[in-house]
Amino acid sequence: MNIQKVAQEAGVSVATVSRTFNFPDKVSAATRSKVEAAAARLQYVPNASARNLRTQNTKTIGVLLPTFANPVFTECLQGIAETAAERGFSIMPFTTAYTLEQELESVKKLLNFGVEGMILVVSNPKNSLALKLLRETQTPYVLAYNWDPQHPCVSVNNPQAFVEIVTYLAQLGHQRIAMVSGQRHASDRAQQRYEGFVQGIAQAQLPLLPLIEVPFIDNAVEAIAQALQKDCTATALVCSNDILAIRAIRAAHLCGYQIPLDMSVTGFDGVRLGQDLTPSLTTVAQPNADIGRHSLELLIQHLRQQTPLHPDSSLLLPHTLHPAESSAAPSLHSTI
Amino acid sequence: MNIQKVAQEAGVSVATVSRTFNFPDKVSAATRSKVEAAAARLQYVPNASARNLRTQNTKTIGVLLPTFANPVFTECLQGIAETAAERGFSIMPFTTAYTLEQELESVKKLLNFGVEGMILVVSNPKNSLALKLLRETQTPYVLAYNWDPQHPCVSVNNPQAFVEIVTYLAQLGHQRIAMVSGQRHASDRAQQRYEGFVQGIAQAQLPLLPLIEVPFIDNAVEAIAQALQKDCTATALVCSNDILAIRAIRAAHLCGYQIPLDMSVTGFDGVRLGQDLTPSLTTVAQPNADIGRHSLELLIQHLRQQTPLHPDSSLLLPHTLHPAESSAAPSLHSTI
DNA sequence: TTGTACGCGTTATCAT
DNA sequence: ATGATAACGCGTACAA
Repeated sequence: MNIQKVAQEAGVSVATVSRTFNFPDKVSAATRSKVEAAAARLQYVPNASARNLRTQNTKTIGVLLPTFANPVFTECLQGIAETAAERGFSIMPFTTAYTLEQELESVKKLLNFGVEGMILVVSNPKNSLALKLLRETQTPYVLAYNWDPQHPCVSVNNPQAFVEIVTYLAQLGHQRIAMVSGQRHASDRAQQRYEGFVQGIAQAQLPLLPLIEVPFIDNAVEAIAQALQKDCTATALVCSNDILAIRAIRAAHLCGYQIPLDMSVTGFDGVRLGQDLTPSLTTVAQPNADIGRHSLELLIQHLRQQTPLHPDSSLLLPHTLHPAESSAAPSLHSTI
Repeated sequence: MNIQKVAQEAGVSVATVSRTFNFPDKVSAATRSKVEAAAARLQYVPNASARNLRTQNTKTIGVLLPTFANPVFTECLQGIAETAAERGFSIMPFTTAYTLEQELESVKKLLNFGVEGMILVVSNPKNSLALKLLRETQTPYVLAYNWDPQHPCVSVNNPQAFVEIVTYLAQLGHQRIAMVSGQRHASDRAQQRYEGFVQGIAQAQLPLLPLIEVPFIDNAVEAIAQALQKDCTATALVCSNDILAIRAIRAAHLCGYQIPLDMSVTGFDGVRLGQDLTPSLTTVAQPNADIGRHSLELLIQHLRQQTPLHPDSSLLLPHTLHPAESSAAPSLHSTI
């Protein structure tokens, strides 16, 4: 079924059929209804490939995420998807499992597909071959969650947020605060958050405890439990994201700690689920859906203007510290 | 940048360039390397729209999910995405927020894009306008999680699984078991699960307590807490999915129940996170990623054969009851 | 092994 | 307001 057949059925030219769909007011009401009737009768569906070929744009945005397994990214994706629907765009998502090869591979696929732009969360903007390729091919893109002066980004102030968490715990009376993180070299966020942690500890004039670095997030519970059993004097665990915090809570529980009585635990991301856990999760909430929305808005805006996207269009969105049940003042016997 | 320019640069014809990419062995090694060099020099990326138009296939599969907010669906999506990558397909996902209009709207978009087939999770196969449209347009599709004799489906045996849960609780000694569900009319799964629950209760010769039906899953905690405070004599809550179970646990906690001492709670879906909660979640695990994988495999297989997909190719995948900490024998004072 | 030429379905320019 | 027609970039007979 194509535009030709519809034209024939309606007794008009293909040009008229095309106009009926793209510029309905450029066609008389009479012929318009004739064409619409014919199209409906034949169940005509315009062919996007042909249109894309002709117009040289696909109305499609590529999306590159580390994984769908962390709600942070799917909440963000939801924001992107909603905005895309509103603006008449389609999205084409790929996951990279945090590997550089898959980042590059997926970007190539997206490029050859002909996406007009891309939103991506990369491991590290500094060494990303994918970003290099995007630069070379002049493809418009926006980084989400990443933060780097060389690229247009939409994120929150990670170091600042971590200073706030540490300050909050210090004010509760915690003196020995340890951080739990995924592998720092795997992501710029992890690094920035650790920097914020160190700065917060310094400001509060507390001792810097050794970092508990978890190799694989899937066995985080075992890894954290081992660290706690070894020689843990901390009364609070600051985790670099919510999923890790949930696992830290379980690890602490398995080690006999009561949360938050014997051990406070905080997360980062503000995934929806954290509010409904017991204990509910103290965290720094990022506006995940909004990060997605703004990333796409930024991209579309510059797509319209045909101007390249500058790093100085980067957006820093507000974060919010959400104290909840997983943190409290340290109990007496643990502070003496 | 197009195939013409590459041909010119390499000093060959466009046909040779095309062959170099599509049938490398149909071209002499010498010219092949010439072409590859030229393509690399010019950063040539083949135009997918043109290829799609010419070959009449897009190597793209549409995916229709209720939401990205429930890990069940993103775990499934991950399975689809991995399989798609292996098989050289791209995916184009849409969410429907459980509404019929968005189902139809998204299917139309996917159709006009020219996807070769679709994987979808619909609210109810019986009244889905989207499925009607797919039938009419002869588009190959597979339903995931849905189960209906009229359509090709990949799912688990929901009623059977619920019988197993009830049996398990009954054997633990529970006599008063209530079910917590989302709105049953919103999804066929919810209905099938309730049926299984009723059957299980009958088999165990227990009283059928009134269903706790939650209007909106986002305020599930409040809704369940109200129901519990009203007149709850149950010692176990069987929830129709894991997210609901997590919220039921919180609701019960807020009402002063200890889990599982005063109240057992079970979920359904087997989302990864449930294992790391405290208490860990008793649930029936569905092979979510496999449901995605098999759906796509089934689709691709029939795409190859050009044969229409029959309901009798439907796949019933195995589920597994996972007893964990959120359920236990009822305490003495609650059974007397 | 390589090249020529046509057509996929659409939009856009130019006439009428 | 409407129609004829030339591209868009590619794959593939068919010819050489």
